[in-house]
Amino acid sequence: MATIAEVAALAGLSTATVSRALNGVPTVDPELALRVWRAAEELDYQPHGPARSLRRQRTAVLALIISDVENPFFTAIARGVEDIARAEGYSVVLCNSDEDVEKERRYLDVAATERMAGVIISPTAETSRSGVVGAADTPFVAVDRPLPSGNGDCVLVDTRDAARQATVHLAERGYDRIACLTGPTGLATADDRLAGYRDGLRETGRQADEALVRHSPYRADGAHEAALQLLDELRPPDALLVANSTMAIGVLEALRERDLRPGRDVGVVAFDDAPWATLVDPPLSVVTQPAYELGTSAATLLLSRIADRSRPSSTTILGARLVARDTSRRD
Amino acid sequence: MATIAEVAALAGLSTATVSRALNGVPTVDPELALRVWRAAEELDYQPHGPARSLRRQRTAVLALIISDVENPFFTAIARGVEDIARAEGYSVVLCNSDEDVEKERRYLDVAATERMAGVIISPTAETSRSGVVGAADTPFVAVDRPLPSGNGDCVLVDTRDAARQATVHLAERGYDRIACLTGPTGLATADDRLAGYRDGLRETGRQADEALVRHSPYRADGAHEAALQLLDELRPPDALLVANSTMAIGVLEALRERDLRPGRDVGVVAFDDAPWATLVDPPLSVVTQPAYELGTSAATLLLSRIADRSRPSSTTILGARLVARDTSRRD
DNA sequence: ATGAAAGCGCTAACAG
DNA sequence: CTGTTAGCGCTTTCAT
Repeated sequence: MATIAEVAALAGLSTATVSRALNGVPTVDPELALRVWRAAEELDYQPHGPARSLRRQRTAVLALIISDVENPFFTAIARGVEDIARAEGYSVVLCNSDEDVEKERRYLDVAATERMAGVIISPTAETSRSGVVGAADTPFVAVDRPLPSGNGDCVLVDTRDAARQATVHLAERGYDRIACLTGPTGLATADDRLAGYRDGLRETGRQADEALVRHSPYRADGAHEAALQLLDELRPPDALLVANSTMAIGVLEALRERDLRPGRDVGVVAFDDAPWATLVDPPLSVVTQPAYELGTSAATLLLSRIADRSRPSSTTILGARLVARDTSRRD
Repeated sequence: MATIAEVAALAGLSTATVSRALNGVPTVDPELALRVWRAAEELDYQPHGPARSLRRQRTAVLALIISDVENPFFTAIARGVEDIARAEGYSVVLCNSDEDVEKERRYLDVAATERMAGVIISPTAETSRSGVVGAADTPFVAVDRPLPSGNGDCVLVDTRDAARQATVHLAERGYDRIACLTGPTGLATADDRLAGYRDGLRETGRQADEALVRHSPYRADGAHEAALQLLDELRPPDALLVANSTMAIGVLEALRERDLRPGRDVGVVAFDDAPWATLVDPPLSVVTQPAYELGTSAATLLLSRIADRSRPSSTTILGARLVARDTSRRD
C-alpha cells in the first residue's frame, strides 16, 4: 500500500506538506493541496493508522464492553454510544464480555494495548475483585452498573426505585405472594432490583420471604428453571418480578409449561421493554429503561473525561418507567 | 505508561532481549526471562500496540461489519466469528452499518486505515455499486449476502430454497392466497427469498400475483405498514411469508390491529427463529437459519485467506430448516 | 544467547 | 508557506 513518501514523490513535495494537506491544515497553498489530493487519489493512498497513533500518541477509537450482545438493552446502549462518538469523530468497537471476567479482562487489555482513547464498560460481577479498570490509565466510564470500587464516572438507572414501583404496582393490582427473580448476587443491577423489591414489599406491609427470592444468570434457561422451582413450591407465588427481558423469556415458557396464564393466574412484570413484549399473550408489563440515553450520556461523559482527565468524577442517574400492560392484571 | 526501554533498564538488559522474552522466544535464558517478567510486572508494562503493528506490519484484529446489531440473527453470527477468532488469537471488533452505505464505507475505511488483518462483512444493498471492498487489499469474506460483484469468498444460506419450502408448506396447509413480505430490492437475501416464494407458488400450481408482494426495509415499522396495506386490499392474502424476524414483529402487530388471528385467519411463516418465537400466541412458524455456523464458517474462511492470500476463492452454502409451529395451521 | 542499531510510516518542531 | 529532521515504541536483522 502506498505511503506518504510515495505520495510526496508523485506530487513533487515533501512528506510534511503532504501530511499537512491531507490533514487539512489551513496554511497549505490551495494549489499544492490539490496536487497532493490528486496524487493520493492516484495512488489510492490510505493513511497508516498505527504509524499515526504511534506518532500522535493517541487514537480515535473507543471501546464499549458489554456483557451480552444478544440483549436488546445493551445493543440500544451501543447505539447511543455510537451516535455520540461518531459525531465527535471517534469510532466505537463493541466487545462482548459475555458476563465472563476473563473475556472482560482480555478486552480491557486490548483497549490498553491499542491505546484506545477510552472505554465504556458495563462491569461484570467480579470486576470488583480485580481492580482491573482502575489500574489502566485509559479513561473509562461505567454504564448500567457501577464499579465495585464505586469510584469513577458512571451513568446508571434508578433501578431500585423502579423495582419498588413495580412491586407496589403488583400489590395494588391484588397480587399477594410476590416473588422476585433476579440476577446473580454481586451484580449491581441484580442486587438493586432485589432491594427495590424488598422496599416495595415493606411499603405495602408485606413480609419478605426468602423462599420467594431466586437468583439466576441473566439468561433464559436459568430463569426458566428458577421459575419452575418457584411454581412448584408448596405455596407458590401469585406474581413474579423478573429482572430482565432475557429472563422473562424463560419465565413465560415456564408459566406455559405449568399451564398458568400470565396475569390471570400469575402476575408478571419484567425489566426492559423488549420488542416482542407487546406480542406475547397477554402483552407483558415491563419496566422500561432509557437504554439509548444511557449510551449517549456515557459517551458524552467519556468524551469530557478524555478532554479533561482531572475533572471530578460524576455519577448520572436516569429514571425508569413502569409500563403496565396485561400480565399484571387479574381479569 | 512504561516502555520497553524502561523495562530493559530496570532488568539491566537490552530492549532486544526484553522483546524476545516478552514474546516467548525460546532461545532466551530462562533466568533472564524471569528478570524481564518481573521488571515488566513491576512497571505494569503494557506493550504498545500501534508501535508493534507498525513494526510488524500486521495486526491481530478482525472487523465484523453487520447491518443491524439489534437483530439476533446477526448477533448470533457475531458469536460464531468471535469464538473462532479468539481461539486463533485474534480480537474482533463489531461494526454496525445500520444498512447504510455511508456507515459501511466508513467502517471499511477504518479497517483499511488500521490495517486490520481481515474483515467479514454482510454487504448492504448498494455495496455493489461502489466496488468498495474489492478495492482495499484487506482480506475479506462476505457473510449472509454475497457481494454484488459476486466474487471473493463468501458463506451463505440457501435461503431461496428455504423460502420455497416455506411457501409450499403454507400451500399444503391449505392457504391459498399467499403473500410475500420481503426486504428491499437489491438486498440479496430479500431477492432470494422472493424468488424462492415464486418457486414455491409455481411448484404448487399457483399464479404469481404482484399485488401480493411487498418490499420494506428489514425493520418492524416498515413491515407493519406493508402488512396493513396488504390486509386492507380488496382481496387480502390468507397467508404471509415474512423475510425476517424483525419484520415479523411488525406483521404480528398489524394482524392484531386488524383482529386477525395468526394461523386461523392468516397463515404466517417468518425467517429467523427469534428467542420470542415460541412465546407469542400462537407460536410462530419459522425458517431457522444456522447463524452461529455462518459466523464460524466465515471466520475460518477468513483465517485461511489471511494465511494464504492466493488461495482460490470459495463459496460455502449452508441449509436452512422450516420449523412449523402454529401460525401456519388453520385450526 | 545477547546487544547494537536500523527502520516501520507518520507528525511536529524548527528553520528557513 | 514549505522542507528537513527527529523520533514515537517496537521488532528484527546482523554481529558478536
